[in-house]
Amino acid sequence: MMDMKSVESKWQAKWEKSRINVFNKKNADKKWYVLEMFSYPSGANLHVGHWYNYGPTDSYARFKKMQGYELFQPMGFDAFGLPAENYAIKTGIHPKDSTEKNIATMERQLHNMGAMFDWTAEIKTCEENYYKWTQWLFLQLYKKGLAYRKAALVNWCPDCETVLANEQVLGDGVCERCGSVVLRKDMTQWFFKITDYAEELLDDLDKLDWPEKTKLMQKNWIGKSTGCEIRFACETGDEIAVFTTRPDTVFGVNYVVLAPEHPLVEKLKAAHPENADAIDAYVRYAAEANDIDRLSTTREKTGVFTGAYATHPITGKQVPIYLADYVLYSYGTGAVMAVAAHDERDYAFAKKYGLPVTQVIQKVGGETVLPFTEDGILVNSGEFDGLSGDEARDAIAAYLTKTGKGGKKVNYRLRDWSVSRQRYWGAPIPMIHCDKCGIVPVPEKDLPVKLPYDVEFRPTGKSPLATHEGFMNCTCPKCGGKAQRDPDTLDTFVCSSWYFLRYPDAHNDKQAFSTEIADQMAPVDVYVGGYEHACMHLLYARFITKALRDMGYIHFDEPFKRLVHQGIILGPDGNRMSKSRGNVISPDKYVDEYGSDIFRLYLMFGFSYTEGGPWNDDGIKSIAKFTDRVERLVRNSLEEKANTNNLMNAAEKQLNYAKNYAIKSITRDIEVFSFNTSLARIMEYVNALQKYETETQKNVAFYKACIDDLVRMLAPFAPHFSEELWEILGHKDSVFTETYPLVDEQALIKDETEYAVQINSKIKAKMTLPENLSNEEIQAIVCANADIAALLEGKTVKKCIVVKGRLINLIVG
RNA sequence: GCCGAAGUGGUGGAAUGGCAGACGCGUCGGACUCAAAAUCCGAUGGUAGCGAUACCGUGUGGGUUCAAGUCCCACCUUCGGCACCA
Repeated sequence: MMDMKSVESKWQAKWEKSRINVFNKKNADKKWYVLEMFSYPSGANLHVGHWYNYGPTDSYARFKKMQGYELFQPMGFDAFGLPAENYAIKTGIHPKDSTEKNIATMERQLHNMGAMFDWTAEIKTCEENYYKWTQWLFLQLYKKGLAYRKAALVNWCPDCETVLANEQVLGDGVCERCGSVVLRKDMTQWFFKITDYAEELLDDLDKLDWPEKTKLMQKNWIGKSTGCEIRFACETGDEIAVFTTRPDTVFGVNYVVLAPEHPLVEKLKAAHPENADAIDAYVRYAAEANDIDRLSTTREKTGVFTGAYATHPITGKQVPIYLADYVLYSYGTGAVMAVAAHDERDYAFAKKYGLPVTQVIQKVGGETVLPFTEDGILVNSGEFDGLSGDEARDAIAAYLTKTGKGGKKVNYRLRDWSVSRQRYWGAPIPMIHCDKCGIVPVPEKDLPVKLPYDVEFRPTGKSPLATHEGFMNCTCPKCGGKAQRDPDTLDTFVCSSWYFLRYPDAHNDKQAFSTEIADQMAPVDVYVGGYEHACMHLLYARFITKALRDMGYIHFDEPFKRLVHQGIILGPDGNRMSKSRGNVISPDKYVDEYGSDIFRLYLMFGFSYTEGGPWNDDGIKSIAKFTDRVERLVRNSLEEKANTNNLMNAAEKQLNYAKNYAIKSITRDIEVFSFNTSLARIMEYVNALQKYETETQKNVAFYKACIDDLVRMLAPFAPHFSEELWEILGHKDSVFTETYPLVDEQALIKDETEYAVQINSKIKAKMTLPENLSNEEIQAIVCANADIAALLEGKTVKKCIVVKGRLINLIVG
C-alpha cells in the first residue's frame, strides 16, 4: 500500500519544479481555458463544496491536457464582500487582515489538493493591482453612458442606522442584528444599464452551450414581453403611463393603480389633503413588505384610494386612481391599468374595494366565467367589438399611436444593475462630487482610488468611507477646487464580472488586459460553478463582455462558451451544510487519512456530478481498496517474464475489448462531466485485467501495454497516484506528457450479440445471434427456435420489431 | 407566490423511447487462517413456489406507444433562485 501523503508531496514538488501546470504561451493556438468559479474566502477552510467544484473539474482539465490541448486553469479569490465586514464588526478584526489570513490558508489547501492550477496567474480582487482595473471598468461604462445615478429602494434599519443586505433581513422583515422592523428607503445609487443589452442577452442565449434550464432561467429573468404603453391623463395635469400586454381589454379599465413609491403620489396627496393621512399610512405599510411577498398571488390584496381620477384615453371616462403594493415601481412604468373582469389580481382587488367589473372579452364557444384571463372576442369595446385578441391588440395599439395616447412597446422584467454599496470592504467608486462641476470621474491616471485601511466600519448611519476625511476630501480634477469622493463601494459582482479576462494577463500593469491576449485566450472554453449563479453573476459577466466588445476592448460576444453546474453536497442530514445546523463536513480529515487522490476519486464516484446529494462516507474505504488493487496489479505486472506467447486468442481479445470499451466510454462521459460512470468503466477494466492476470499463458508484451494504458487512463482521476505508478513502471517523464489512450474501434467489433426475445412486449427468451443478419433472417431464426415455436403454437405473427443489437418483439394474435 | 430542477433496491447511483437496477457500498454464504484482519469466489429488487417459472416493481393518478424511469396531462414532496450573501 502506497503512502499517499509522501507520494502527493513528492509529485507536487516535481510539478512545481517542471512548471507543468503553467500555461505555455507558445502553444496558445491549442489553448483550452478551463475555469472554475473562484472562491470567496469567507471561512478559513476549504470545504467539501470547493473540493467538489475543483477536484473533478481538474480531472476534466487534466484529461484535456492529455488530449493534447495547452491547458489554462487559473485560480484566485473573490475577496471583497459583506461577510468579512460583518465578521469585522463582530470581532474587531480588520477585513483585510481576516481576508488575507483566510486566503493564505485556502491557498495552502488548494496546493495540497494537487490540481493543475496555474498559480502564476493568480488573482485577488481586493488587491490594488486588481481593483484598480475594476475601477477602470466603471469609468469606461460611465464614459459609454452605461453607468448612471438614480434613486432606488434599500433596506434600512432605523435603529442600527445602516443599509442591510437582503440576507440580513430576517423572514418576518426584521433586522438580524437588533430585531427592528426594516424599512425600505430611497437612496441615490449608481446603476449599470444592463437593460440596454436585454435584447442581445436574450438572443445570444441560443449561441451558448449551456444547460437548457440555465438558459431558460435567464430568459425568464430577462422577461421580455411585448405589449402596449397607454397614457392616462391625470387630473393633476400629469400623464400616467401604464404598460400592458392586454391592450385588447382597455375598454374594461375600472381603475388605475400606482405603486406606492410612484413619484406622482406626492402630487396626488397635495391635491387631496383629505386622503393624505390614509395615503401616508399606506405608503409606510408598503415600505415594510418585500417584493416577493408583494408579488404573491395568494396574499390578501391591499390598497388605498387617492381621491384622484384619471381620464380613460379612448372613452374619456373618469377612473379612480388607487395605490396598491401588488404593483411594483421597479417593473414596467410602476403603474397598471386595472381590468377587473380579465385579471386575477385586479378582480380580487375590485371585489374587496367594491369597484365595478366590466366584461369586455367573451369566451369563444362557452360561458364566460369572470375573471376570464384568456383570449376571446371583444364586446363592449365600441368600434373594436367582434375582434379577436390578436386583431384587437394590433388595432388598439394603432389607434393609440394615432391619437398620441400610447402605442406598441416591448418591456423587460430585467432591471438595471444597482452597483453602489454603502459598505467598506469593496472597491471604491472612482467618482468625485464637486459643488461647482457636479459629478466628475477620477482621471484614469489617478487610479486606483485606494481603499484606506484605518476606517470605522461599524455602522454610523453613513457609508463607512464617508467618515474618513483623508479619503473623502480631494480636489476636483476639472476645476481644481475642493471636492468630495463618492463614499460608496462597488457591488462585488462587478469584480467577478470581468475576472476571466484578467487571468490570462494577470500581471499587466498598463491595462486591465491586453486586447490581443484576451482575444486569443477567451472566451472560456468550459466554465464550472454552481447553479445558484444562473441569473445574476452569469448575466452580469455576459453584459460586461458585450459592453467591452462595443467599446472595442475585445472582439467576441460571450464570456463562457460552455457552462457546467456541479451539484451541491449536502450535510449528512440532507440539509445544506451550515455552521448553525452543525452539519458541516470538513474534507481535511479525509484528506489526512486517505490522501487527496482518494478523496477526489470518492467525490467523483459517489455522486452524480451535476446532482450532488447528502454526504456519507460509506464508500470512501472502497476507493482505497480499489487503488490498492490497481497498485498490486501494476507491481505484479513487473514480475511477468518475457513472452511465452504473442497470440491474440480469446482471452486477449476479451481484455482488448474491455480496454477499448473503457476508453471509448470514458472519452465520451468525461466530456459531459459524468465522472461516476467514467470510473465505473475503469473499474470494469481493472476487473478484466485481474481476470487475465490469472491466465497461465500470457501474452506478456500485450499485457504490459494494457497496464500502461490503465495508468494513462487513470491519471486524470488520480494524478499523484498515477504518476507514482508510471514511475514504478519505469517511465521517466510525467504521465501528463502522455497522450490519453485512443480507442481502437476494430477491437469493439463483436461477431455475435445477445438479443432479448419478446412476445407481445414480454420477454420470453434470450438468444445469441451473429452480426450482419437482415431483419427477415433474424425473424426466421427466432421463429425456428424450439422454445419460441412452442410459445407461438396456434398463433400468427402479425408484426416483428427488430431493434438491432438489442431486442426482437413478436406481435402475435 | 413566481421561475427552474429533482424523486429509481437496504444504500450511493446506472440506463440514445428498446432486457430497469451498470459500477460500487452493505448484507448473506463459501475459500484461505489455530483465529482474526486483509484478500479471493458466489448470491443479493419484492411476493409466491422445492423448482422451472409466474406476478408485481422507477413519488401518486391518468394518457400516448408494439414498447415508458424516459414522452404528454394533473397532482404530491424535496431542493435552487427571486435582483444588497457570493
